[in-house]
Amino acid sequence: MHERFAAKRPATVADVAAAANVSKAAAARALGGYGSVSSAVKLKVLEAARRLDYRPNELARTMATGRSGTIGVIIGDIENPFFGSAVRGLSDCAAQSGFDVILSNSDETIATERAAVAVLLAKRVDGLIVAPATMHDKAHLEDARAQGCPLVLLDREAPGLLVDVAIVNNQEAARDATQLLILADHRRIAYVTATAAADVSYESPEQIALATVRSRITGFLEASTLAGLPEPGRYIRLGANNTATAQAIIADLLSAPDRPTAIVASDSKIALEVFRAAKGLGLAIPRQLSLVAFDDADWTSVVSPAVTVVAQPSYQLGFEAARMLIERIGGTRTEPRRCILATTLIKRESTASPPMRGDF
Amino acid sequence: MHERFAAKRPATVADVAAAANVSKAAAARALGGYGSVSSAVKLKVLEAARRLDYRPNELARTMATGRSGTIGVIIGDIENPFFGSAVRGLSDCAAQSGFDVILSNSDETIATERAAVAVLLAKRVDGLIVAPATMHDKAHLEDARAQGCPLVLLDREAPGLLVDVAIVNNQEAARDATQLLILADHRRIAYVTATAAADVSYESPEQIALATVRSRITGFLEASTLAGLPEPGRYIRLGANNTATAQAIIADLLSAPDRPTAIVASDSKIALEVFRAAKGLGLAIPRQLSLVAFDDADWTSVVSPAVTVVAQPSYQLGFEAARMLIERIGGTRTEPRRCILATTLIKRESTASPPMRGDF
DNA sequence: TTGAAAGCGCTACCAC
DNA sequence: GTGGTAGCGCTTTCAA
Repeated sequence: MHERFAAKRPATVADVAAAANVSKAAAARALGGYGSVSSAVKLKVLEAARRLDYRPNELARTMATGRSGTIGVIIGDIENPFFGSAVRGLSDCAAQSGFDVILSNSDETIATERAAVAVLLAKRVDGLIVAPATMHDKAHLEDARAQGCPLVLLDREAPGLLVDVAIVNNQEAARDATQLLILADHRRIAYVTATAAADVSYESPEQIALATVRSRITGFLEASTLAGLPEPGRYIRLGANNTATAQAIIADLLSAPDRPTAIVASDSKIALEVFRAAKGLGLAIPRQLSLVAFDDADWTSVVSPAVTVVAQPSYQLGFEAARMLIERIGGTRTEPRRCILATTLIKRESTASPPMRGDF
Repeated sequence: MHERFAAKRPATVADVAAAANVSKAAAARALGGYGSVSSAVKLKVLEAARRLDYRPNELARTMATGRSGTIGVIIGDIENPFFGSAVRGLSDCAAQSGFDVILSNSDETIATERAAVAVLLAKRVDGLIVAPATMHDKAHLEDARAQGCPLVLLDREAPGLLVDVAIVNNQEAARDATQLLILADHRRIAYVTATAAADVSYESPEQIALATVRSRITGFLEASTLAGLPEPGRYIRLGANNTATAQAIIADLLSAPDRPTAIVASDSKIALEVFRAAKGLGLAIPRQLSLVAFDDADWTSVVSPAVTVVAQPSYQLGFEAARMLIERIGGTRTEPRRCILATTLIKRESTASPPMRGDF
């Protein structure tokens, strides 16, 4: 351990050039693999580089070229399996094209999201993938574009923002899921979702700032209305953002006298709490309570009964978002595209007809 | 939409200086908040900056100062909930100190890991957090340090690498879990783990390149040997890296005539497959098969029976790793530290005594 | 307090 | 094919 000054100054192009007895420009060309160099020079330079353990400084390269080889990603929460998988997808796609990913959590908070955009822009990422926390506040996204930074929206649209998006058809997915329940004769169907909301009860679409949530509720209401269900919005519950509030909301819902006979859970975490609550209250699924959940979380196919789910192609969503972004970075200036991936309604064992027919 | 050239060149310090009628140096000082500037100048500069929508270029700043405000993170797979949570923890900690996180997946592959280190070093990250894919190949980690880049190991040690680590005591955790089973009179206990291996059967510790896996197997064997179990290694199965192989391994294990009466699953994904297999084979848990799993995945407490688990503090692991790293970046040159966090054995319903006593 | 100028490490342009 | 040189946008001496 006598190497107290282990951290010696890394070798630069200039060092290599000197060691190889060529000009800086020649060395740079040999090292960077551009322009033209005689093979003799190239050999000398590469040899010197190896000897000096030369590593290019990406930063300097970025400053000179304007390209960083990095894409910035802003999502709500990496702990959410949906985003975990989406990030994996976009990382894989980015890696294939030689891009790195710099990741930020917005905590579904607009202030944090705004700050993250600023930082990533300052770091001169080549492009941005964002799952916006709200569809309203989009000035920061607009000026990313204004600064010439390509942008792709992931999972969530922001109406009026003319950029590429990778999404699913949430309205249709929610409608189909609800219809499955309606076809089984359910007439009291609840919809439980996480989303920032002043109150847990539902008033109107304007109340909802998250594009996905709004679309799903629209789909849910569409199916309900079509089937002539009375007051279709009365069983919609917002704000199930964490375990505790989700539990409270579900308990409240299930202990009411005219409790719903079926629940649509807007994500797997909520579904888990429905499962737990049903167990606790002694309600048998699906005999006394039907359940359909968004996201095909790994556990849903293993529990008894296995949960009927709306599977979302989260990995592909991320992958496609990255693909579109990288294409943009490549320079193609075309119309904004909407990549809409299909969801799959996987029928399993958690849905059946309600216990008492002719209830009304 | 007449702004076809929306992407106009962003304002620089020079632009601001010109607009404010001061020198570049003065503007830079006002903007960067260092050195000394008269409040008159400061005001003019800040006003001009606002008018021109000036945003500092972090890259240029990094080139000049040598600090990037970014830490690089290399993990096996962000889709793994354990890492998802760890990344969340380290992101949160990093954000608190104003650092950004640039994330790479190694796919548990040494070549990819090596490449990732090179890239992150080239991007001049201020420090590195790595969950090394193997304890053997550590040259790339060593020369990160040699280049003066602080390094912290996450979840997995690499013997001989004298750097900070944030880990749990896997050996102890596995020993305790195994002993729980032994105390319940199990004598045929299997250990199923994911890890790169030529063969699924276990020969010796040297075969295992992943620090965590090796420690856990050591703990498992320790408890087994202590209890005088015959051939304690015979039910160890390696290579359960994905759903398909995990299923095959478990099916093989459970359909043998002298099948184990208990299984220790090395992660929640494997536990899920054990659950699935037991269901498929008609084996009742815990009556006919006991199960203990590493990682307190959300579903483990909801299924019937609820799964006994070794809970790992994954979020904290990430958080502490980042904390130590940032301290290092701060400059404190001290001895390498080992941050060892406690696991918790959570007893639930998936463990009981084996069906037939006096079996041997 | 202020301004001029020298880098940071690389690319890219332009003569030779 | 090769070498000089002017930037990229910022920080940081150093004199004034």
